[in-house]
Amino acid sequence: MAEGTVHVLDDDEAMRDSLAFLLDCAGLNVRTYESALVFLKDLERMERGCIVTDIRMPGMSGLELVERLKELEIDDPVIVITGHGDVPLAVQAMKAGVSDFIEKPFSEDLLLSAIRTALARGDERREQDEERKAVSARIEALSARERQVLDGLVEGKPNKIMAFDLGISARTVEVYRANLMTKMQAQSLSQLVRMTLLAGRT
Amino acid sequence: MAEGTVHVLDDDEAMRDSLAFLLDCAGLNVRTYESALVFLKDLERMERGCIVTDIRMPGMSGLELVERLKELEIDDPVIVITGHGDVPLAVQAMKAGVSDFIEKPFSEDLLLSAIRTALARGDERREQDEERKAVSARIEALSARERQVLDGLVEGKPNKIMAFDLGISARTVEVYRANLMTKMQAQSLSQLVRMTLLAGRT
DNA sequence: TAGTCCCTAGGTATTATTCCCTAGGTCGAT
DNA sequence: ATCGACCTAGGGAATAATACCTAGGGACTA
Repeated sequence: MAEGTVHVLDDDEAMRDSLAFLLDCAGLNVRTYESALVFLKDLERMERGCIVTDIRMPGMSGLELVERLKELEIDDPVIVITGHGDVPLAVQAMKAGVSDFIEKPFSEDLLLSAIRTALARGDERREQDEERKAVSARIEALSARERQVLDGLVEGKPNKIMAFDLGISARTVEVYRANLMTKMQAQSLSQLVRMTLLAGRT
Repeated sequence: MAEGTVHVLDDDEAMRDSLAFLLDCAGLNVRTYESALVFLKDLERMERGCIVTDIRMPGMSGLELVERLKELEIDDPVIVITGHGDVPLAVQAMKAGVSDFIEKPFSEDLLLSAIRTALARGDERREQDEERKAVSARIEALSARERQVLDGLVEGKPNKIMAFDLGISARTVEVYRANLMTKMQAQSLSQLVRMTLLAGRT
């Protein structure tokens, strides 16, 4: 019974197999990849979970992978394991936002607990993130005028002021405002403000 | 000319002096402390900035200090420097939220750049935080009823619904609502919602 | 060319909110 | 015992928002 999916990236087949065995025994759903590039190739259609990766790999390093995932807005937690780690590298990885950084050889319990923490964190983040992305998508779908009115609303401007600012009639502002509420699926001004803040529009 | 204050904590006097000299030359305002306990003692009346601390110190370790600062809601960035660092310790420190973790002997440039980053980050955080704390204080100053109405407003309820929920007249809700806006120094519902979200009330 | 989407805006009616006024009861502190 | 703060609530008037109706012009696409 799988309680989460762990994507294991390592160029060493023996290591992959041993990790896969360990994680499988722990009831985790495991997938292995021999390089970051192979992993990235079919990233789209794989289930979310967490990622366990070596740092030194041919083609793309673990840290480069982390950066690439950030660009792709995939924010599954990443656990780095490495045989050639030093303190500066660990610090750099942590600054890049990895969930954990573990040296080989590692204790099995340590890795498993790191994975469970990462999976839990990933679940939390995904929940927030789905909502955030849904709201962002709705904002993107707004017309230019609607977005201007949205901005005005969030700033607390009454319709009259927005009408003046935009050089249109108050009536027309009302139209955009109503459309806005529908498109954003907001039942109240409060919800609308909450949504926009959640979506990160200052 | 001081562009920021750096609090240096180290039990080794020679190290304190050399750090103080280095940072002073870099135009930074420096204060030194021989232990975390001495530092914490007059934390209240010292200016904010960033903290550079050793890990191994008698009385209280650098990581314990970080935890203590978290409890005290002092979130000045902390840079850890250590002569006895290993990867697990570095990872633990980064997880605890320290800004940087540097091994002795360190390059002066590395430390200075870490300090500048930390100071900048601290300034940003403080700005947000002051606002957040001001809003929280205003919320604390509200009466019980006013807070209930605030919650209702943030949830998007119209006055009538709140009146029903609270078992009072709509008129009375209006009174609380008006008081609320005054006490919270909000000019609009949007601002009010923004404030409460900023203050972290979900 | 017909359809669709966006921007525009008027009318009318209802409901919600805001601002002015009033005023009574309770509770704790000075 | 008086004062202040809180909770309560009514009337009246103005302003704002919402919900329904209408409709024309411009741009892009199938």
